[in-house]
Order: sequence, then C-alpha cells, then structure tokens
Amino acid sequence: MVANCPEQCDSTEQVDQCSPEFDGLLHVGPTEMILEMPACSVGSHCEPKGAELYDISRLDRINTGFEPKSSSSCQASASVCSGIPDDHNFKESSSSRISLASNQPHSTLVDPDFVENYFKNSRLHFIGTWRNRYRKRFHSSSDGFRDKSSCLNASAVVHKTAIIHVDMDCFFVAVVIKNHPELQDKPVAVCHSDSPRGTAEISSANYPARDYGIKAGMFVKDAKARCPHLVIVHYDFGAYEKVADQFYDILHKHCNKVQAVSCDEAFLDVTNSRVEDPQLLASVIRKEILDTTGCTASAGIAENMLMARLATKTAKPDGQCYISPEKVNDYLCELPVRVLPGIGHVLAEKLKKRQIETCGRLRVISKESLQKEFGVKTGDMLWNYSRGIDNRHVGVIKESKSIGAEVNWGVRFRNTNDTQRFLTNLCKEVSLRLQGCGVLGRSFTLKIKKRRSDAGEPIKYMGHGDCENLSHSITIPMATDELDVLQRITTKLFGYFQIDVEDIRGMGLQVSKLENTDNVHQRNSILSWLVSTSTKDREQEKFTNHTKHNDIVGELNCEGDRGQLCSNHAGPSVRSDAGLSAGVSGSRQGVILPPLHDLDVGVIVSLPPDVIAEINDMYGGELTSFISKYKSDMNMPAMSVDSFEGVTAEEKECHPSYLVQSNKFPFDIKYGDEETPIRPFSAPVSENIAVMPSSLSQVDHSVLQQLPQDLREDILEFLPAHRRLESVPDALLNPSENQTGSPQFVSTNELWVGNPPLWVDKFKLSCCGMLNLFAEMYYRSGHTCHLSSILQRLFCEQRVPLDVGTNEWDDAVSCLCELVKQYLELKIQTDIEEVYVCIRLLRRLNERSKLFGLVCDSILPHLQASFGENYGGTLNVSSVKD
DNA sequence: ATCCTCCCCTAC
DNA sequence: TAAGGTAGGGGAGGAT
Ligand SMILES: Nc1ccn([C@H]2C[C@H](O)[C@@H](COP(=O)(O)OP(=O)(O)OP(=O)(O)O)O2)c(=O)n1
Ligand SMILES: [Mg+2]
Ligand SMILES: [Mg+2]
Repeated sequence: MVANCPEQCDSTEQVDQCSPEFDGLLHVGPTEMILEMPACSVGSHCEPKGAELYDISRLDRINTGFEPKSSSSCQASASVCSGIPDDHNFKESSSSRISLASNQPHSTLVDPDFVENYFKNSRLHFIGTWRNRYRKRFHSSSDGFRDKSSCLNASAVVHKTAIIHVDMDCFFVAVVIKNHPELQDKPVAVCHSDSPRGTAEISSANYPARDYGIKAGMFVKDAKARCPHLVIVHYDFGAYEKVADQFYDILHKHCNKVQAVSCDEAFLDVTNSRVEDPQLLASVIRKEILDTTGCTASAGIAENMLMARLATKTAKPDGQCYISPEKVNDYLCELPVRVLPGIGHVLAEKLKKRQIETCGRLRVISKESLQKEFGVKTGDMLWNYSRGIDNRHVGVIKESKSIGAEVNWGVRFRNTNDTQRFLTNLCKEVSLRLQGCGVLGRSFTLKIKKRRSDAGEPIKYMGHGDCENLSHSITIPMATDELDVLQRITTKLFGYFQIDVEDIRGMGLQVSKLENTDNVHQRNSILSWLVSTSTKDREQEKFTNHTKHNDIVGELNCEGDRGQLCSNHAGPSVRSDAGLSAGVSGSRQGVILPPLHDLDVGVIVSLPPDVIAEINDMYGGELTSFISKYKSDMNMPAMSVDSFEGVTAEEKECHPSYLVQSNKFPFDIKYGDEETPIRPFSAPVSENIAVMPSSLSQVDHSVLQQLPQDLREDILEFLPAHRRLESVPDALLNPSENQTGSPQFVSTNELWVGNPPLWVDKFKLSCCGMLNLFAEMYYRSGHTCHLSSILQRLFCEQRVPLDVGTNEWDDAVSCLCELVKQYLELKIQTDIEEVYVCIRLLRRLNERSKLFGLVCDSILPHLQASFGENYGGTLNVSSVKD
C-alpha cells in the first residue's frame, strides 16, 4: 500500500504491516517493524559530542541542577557502574563529589547546599521541570499552530481526525545504554543505587527487566529480589535533555500540531499532514528518531488522543499500533479501567469497590450515576473514556499558572537555623525559576510535610514516611520575583505553623497568581495608579457601578496616561470625590528634582550619611554646599507644607491638614459598633476608609503611651526625620506631661481612644500609621493622588487578603511595604526623605509582623475571641500515606 | 450559576 | 544508603 515516503526515508519498508487491516487493530512488533539498521547507527553516531551539549542550564535558569558536570555524574561507587565497561567514554563525565564521612550525608542537616544538590540528582525534578525548558526552547515555533503549512492538501478533502501519540521506549534506560549493545538484551534499570537492600527507586526499566515484573517507582531491593542480575545504570540527565530535543526537532519537522506531554512523549495531530497515511508517517518519524537518537520510540495512531495513547501502550516496545474506529469497542471491552489515563489508584480502587474493573463494566453505569458519584467532569470523563470518546484537541502548552519547588527527601532539621537556611535556599530556587520564566507571583503557599506522631523512621532511606500535609498561603498586593520578598513571605508563612522542626519531613514553596514581568510595571506600579483625573474618574465610576472588579484590571492605564502623572502642585492626599484637575508634568524617566531651596535641610541632615550622599549625587554634588550654606545662615527654610503658603485655595481646602484644622475632617468614621466591630481592612470600601488621620502626628498620645517600650523607641527613632512629627517626641518622652508643643492636629478619632488590648493598638498603629504616611507621602511627592482610589484598587482587585485567618497586621504591613517598594522603584527623589522614613518604619513593622508566629501565643486568644475557632483557616491539615 | 480557595489526584 | 518534583484538573464547599 505504501511504497515510499516522499522524502528522505526511502529506506522505509515497513509498509504492509501498517495497513489498517487485520480487523483494524494492528500491532506491529519490533521484528516486523524495524528496518535493517546499520549496526553502527545504534552505537556510534550519537555519542555525546561534548560538554556543551549538556548545558541545558543556559536555556533557562529553571534548570538549576542540570549543569553539565553533575547532569551526567556517574558517582564514585564502582558497583553502580557494574554494567558499563570502565574504559568506555560513558564515564568521562564521572565525578565523585560525595563525601561519605558523615552520618547522614544526604540530609539537610549536613549539606548546606542540599537543595541545589538534591535537584541536580532528582529524576522527578528533571521530568517536572522539563516542560518549562521545552516551553523556552520551542517558544517561537510552538506559539500557535500555523495552519497554512498543514493544509497543503486541505482544499481537496476534509479528513477524519488522525492523531499520533509517540513515546520513547524505556526512555531513561534506552538513552544510557544506546551505546552499549551488550546491554540491550539484558535486564537494565536506571537507579541511584545498586544495593540489593536499597530503597532507591527504579526510574525506568527496559523490557527484558519488565519481564521480571520490574517497574518504575519500585525500590531497587524489590527489583533485585525479582531479578538478582538486574543491571543498574546511572542517570544521565544531560543526555536525556539532548535526546528529548532531537525527538522534538523531528516531531516539529514532520508536524506542526505537536502537543508535548513530557520529555519522551507527544501528541501529533496529523489530520492535514502531507503524508496521507498516518501510519506511514508514524513509521517515518519512528525511524528518524531511531536513526537520530539511537533509541526506539513507539507510536499509537487513532482518531482521538485517548485511543492514540492507548494504542501506544499496545505498540510498545518499538512498535506502532493503529486502532480503527471499528475496533475501539472491542479494544476497550476487557481493558482494565486502571489503564485509562486519568484513572489512578484512588479512582481505580473506588471503581473496584463497585465491581468495576474493566471499561466494559464501566459502560454499564449511567452517566448521571457516574457524575453523581465522582463529580460532573470526572463522571463525564469516565463515561466517555470507557467508550473511547475523547473530545480534547491537540494543542500547544498553555502559559503556566503556577511555579514552585519542593523537597520531601532528606529533610531533617534540628533547629530554626536549619529551617531558615533551607527556606532561604528554597526561595532562591523559586525566585530564579520565576525570573527564568519571566513572571512574578502574588500568591504564595508554603507546604510542610509533618511526620505523623505515630510514624517512626521511614522505610525509605531519608524518605518522608507517613506524613500530614500542612499548608499556609498568603496573597500580596504586588507581584514579585524578588528573593528578599520571598524570604520575608516564607518566614512569615513559616511562622504560622506551630510545629516542632524535628517533625518536618518536607517543605515546598508554590507561587501562583502569576503576572508577566513585561506587563507588570504598566499594570501594577504605583505610577500606574497615579493616572490622570479623567481616567481616574472613569475608573471610579467603574468601581462604583460594577460588582465584578476583576474585569477592570486589564483595562487600566491607557498608555497615554502614563508620563503625565506628576504635578508640582499637589492635590489633596485624601479625598475620594475631589474632581481636582491635576496639573501634570514629568514622567518616570524624567524625574524633576525639587529645587534645592525646597529641601528641608533639617530633614536632610537627619538622614544617614549614605542617603545624604545619594541625594547629593542627584544634585550633582551641590547639596553638600547647600547644607553648609544653610548651616552657616542658621536660618531654616520656612517652606512648610502645613503653612499652606504658596498653595492655591482649592488645594489648601483639600489638604487633610487643613481639613483637620478647620474641623472639616470627617473623623467620625466607625468601624462597626462595639458588639460587631469591623476591622479596618475588612470594612466595605467607601470614602471612609480613606478618611484616616492625615499623619502619625494625629495619633492620640494616650495611645502612643500605651505602646510597648520598644515600639515607642522605634517611633521615636523615626520621628526626627519627619517634619510633621517634630513636636511629638516630647510627648512620647514625657508621657505624664500634658501636651504642650503637641502636634498640630491631635485627633479625637475614636479609633484611637479607649483602652483595648495592646496588640490591637499595635495593629491600628501600623495600619493607620502606614496609611497616613502614605497620604502624606503622596501629598509631598507632588503627585495628585486620591488615597481612596488606591485603596479601592487594593481592595477591589483583592490584592489584600481580607479573609479571616490571615493576620491583618501582617497583611497591611506587607501590602504597604510592597507599595513603598514600588514607590521607591519610581525613584521620585522629591520625597526621598519621606520614603526613607517610611521604608525604615515599614521595615521595622514588618520585622514585627514576622514575629507573629512567635508572639502567636499571646495573640491567638484575641484572634480566637474575635473570629472564633475558625481562626487558622489557612491552616489546612490533611493526610498522606506513605 | 459562577467564582474562589484549599485541598487531593494524576501523569511523566 | 540516595536524591519521594511539578503542574494542571477538578471536587467540595463557601462567598457572591
Ligand atoms: N515513576 C516514574 C515514571 C517515569 N520516570 C521517567 C523515566 C522514564 O524513562 C521517563 C518516561 O516515562 P515513561 O512513562 O514514558 O516510561 P519509559 O519511557 O521509561 O517506558 P515506556 O517504554 O513504557 O514508555 O520518565 C520516572 O523517573 N519515574
Ligand atoms: Mg516512554
Ligand atoms: Mg512517556
């Protein structure tokens, strides 16, 4: 039927066997299938050509861990290499890096670079991260299918869908032994250990080994028990990567609809292929894979992805199989349900309990019944799959929704130093992966495997054994990929766990709510919030009119609004309804420094030398002399914001300071009543939220006096640098004195009166203080900014977690801390001193919030009193079996 | 209904 | 001795 492939494969002969006869179900075995292969082609021309071939780490920082040297490391233990002649070039990359000195040489207790070394040697890490490397390597070519090239003969006939599924045979073994013909017929497996008592896992076993019942995932001791002469070979991740690349190069060459499944497996939609016969195409592809890689692949051909995948199983090893539509029913009838993709041991077990072990039996159950029992989608899947129905389409890999790293092996800790070091390394890994993928994340989940109280040392060496799975998560307002932010977050999250570190058997950090790095500055920077009045008004409308806020995100910020942000005449910091037109000038690139004479020398000189130096640089070195001049004059510049000098009446009337002064400041906001208090951050978004005291100077002194000594000292430390607060220290230092020389605006805001528990005050101080500082900062920055609109953004976009179960204090601080970070990124030098003060205060407060886990004991009762036993809602406990 | 969050399950 | 990761699908249950 098929004589020749059109192109380079004229040696292909497998033809006849491939015709869809024989009841439409064809299994072409190796002997029939394989063409005469020059003996040398298996062994000779696919040698690793050099180290650079292994350097997959350059593709992407994701692959930390598969660098050339380690990737093919054949470790020192001679016995492990038993199957391989010593003089063979295979061991050129051998290196012995393992110290056998210690008690537990492969635990977090001993190795400071444990995470890195672990990932270098983890097969699951390799296959788990492969997809991202593929994404990167074939990004341009797989970015949507190009139909034109695939439809060369589409004008003629509308073909029936034809799917090919290709999968390499015993991939990890095949790649390693491809140059060792003497091993081809022996039972061979890839494993870290060759010990007959070892608990290392078999990664892949070749087909001779499978005859002994050896399977991937099995302990090597069990494999050896079944087959004592089983040959164990080492991993060679660099070689796997290289063969996978060759594999996909070939697939892409023959088909433009390729869906990668894994490093050794893909679906092809060959409906519109130039090659009319999918079976011929499959054989051509398989031959080319063998010629190029020296490894065999099997293929399944069918009308849909499900049947193609099942056909591959039948085809293996080194064969191909076509399942015609007529044969689908017969094929499935006796097929164990467990074989269907998507049915794992849990689902299979549930079905078995209902006497359902084959697809034929499954078909008897009604769809409704299946959906009721297993859920709508799963029920649908079971019903369809048992009939060979699969409506999925071959498609490109979608952009990733989450990125994470975890280690559940070799994890043993003695103290929090150990855990901190480990978490830092985990953060490093995750940060690099985020950067490698060009994304930032907003949601972070820390997972911990905790040894069950009744579980002893695991059977598996350095394994996790029987564990509870615990997790906490948090969402921050500003997406990040930065190591230090990640560390703060993980430290905080870790604090939520109440756990004896010695019980920890594994930890992982997962990041979701990913945003593209390229788009983030446009979308999320503070700059983007300082949009022109007209845009802002439009958005305000949206916020009030829409109940679904998320829709708005994408529409924010026309490019035209950017770069027209800054105003030298500030509008009010706090007023949600002000329709002030902002004079606008300046842009992110061209930040205009305030004139030297606008700087408050009193503030400047109170800054640390390095910051002064920095500002001095900004002014081309003129600042120093300016300061000297002022010092000699002994006349401080009088330009105070609060004096409202040189400010238009309109602006003045909007300024919070003025509003307070003239008793127009709406202090009467209430956060619920006494019986049902509403926390500030969970209060409904309204103007009131923005109506806070306009600066820390409004804080009621009696409240300040209540604060713990160390917190007061912190505040004191910052006060001198802030003009508005210059008069406060006296009151703080002399709490008994009445408030002469008190700040300009002493609040009667009820938020600050009364005598609530101390932690509440700290919380309020941090929230209100930060908001106030922000209001002030914006005012001084010369930007028009409606604080309420910022807050609305934060709340409406749900960038601040409002759920009970997260610590509001932490949330407020981390939220605002991120804001300040963004603010700093803008490098608005106008207000560097305020920013500096904010940063330091935030940092201190944030450090406190990190302590949450430690002070948990004192706070928890309050939280529980407020929120009931549900507090800790983010603490999720579930179980995992060994 | 449709969303979101916190899990478990699955595949390689 | 030994490297039990990774990411998407989807169910349960609550909020809207
Ligand atoms: N539990 C597992 C499953 C797979 N793998 C690795 C080794 C395999 O070689 C590779 C590909 O997985 P396959 O399921 O395709 O298995 P093989 O290619 O080894 O065998 P087969 O011929 O059945 O495809 O992934 C692994 O390390 N551990
Ligand atoms: Mg395979
Ligand atoms: Mg596979």
